[in-house]
Amino acid sequence: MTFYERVYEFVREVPPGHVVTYGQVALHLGAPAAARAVGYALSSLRPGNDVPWWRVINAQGGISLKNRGPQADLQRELLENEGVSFNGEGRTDLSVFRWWPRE
DNA sequence: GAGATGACGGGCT
DNA sequence: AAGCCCGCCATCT
Repeated sequence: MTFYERVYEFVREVPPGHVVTYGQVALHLGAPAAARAVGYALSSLRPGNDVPWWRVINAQGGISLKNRGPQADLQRELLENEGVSFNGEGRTDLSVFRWWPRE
């Protein structure tokens, strides 16, 4: 089980209409400060996988792909499609949409 | 093995 | 609020 796989596994558990942050994923994997590595793992995702990568956002509740490419618009579209709303600053309300795994 | 990189986060100015 | 800087971790060159 590699680090990547663990990231994917967790992300796959996030239900539609909810989101998690990079740091949150890292925390869940037992590496509180590995947020960057989480992003690195997702960057290696390719179309065709079954990982809902768009449900992973940054700690500010926004999309980190702002100017990284067309995927940013796609991500926002997919989330709004699931019921996740964005404010005027292009950010979601984490206190409402953030998801935590069951205990 | 050393240095650089990146879908990050938190703290300080 | 907006920048800038530093620390973190897994990978790549």
